[in-house]
Amino acid sequence: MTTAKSCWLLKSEPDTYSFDDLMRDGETLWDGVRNAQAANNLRAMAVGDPALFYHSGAGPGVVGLAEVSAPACPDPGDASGRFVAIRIRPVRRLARPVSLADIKAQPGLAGMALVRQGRLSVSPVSAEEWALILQMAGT
DNA sequence: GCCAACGTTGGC
DNA sequence: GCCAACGTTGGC
Repeated sequence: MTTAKSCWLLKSEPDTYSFDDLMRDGETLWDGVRNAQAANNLRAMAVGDPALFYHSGAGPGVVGLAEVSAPACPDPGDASGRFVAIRIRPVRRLARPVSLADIKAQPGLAGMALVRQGRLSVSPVSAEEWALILQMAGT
């Protein structure tokens, strides 16, 4: 029996770590998450799960696709032991970025965790939402 | 720069 | 255990 992969959305301030940085690095440790709900989402990720790479800040939106390359491990920067990190690698840049405004204007995406919980930095994306966003990106 | 949302901290 | 104060995130 095959299990469908879960899809995710990862937020980053491009000034801190951009999709270009990920393309350049080839792989990175996704650490520094300090929110219990986001950490739970990280724990639920499996190697090979696809993720939308989202830039927050000015001109917020989804800019690229990434993929989980290593499962959750303790965040090396966290002394409390409560938080975890994963590894991701870049897949490709989107043909056209999908802005937050585009997402909000799309009725089919009104239920996205990104929209409903603006501050959550690691969130699940349904298969339907994933397909819609790729379509909007002119994939 | 402002503000809303929301998590965390600390007094009680 | 409640709640006010405060800090942070992130959109605009």
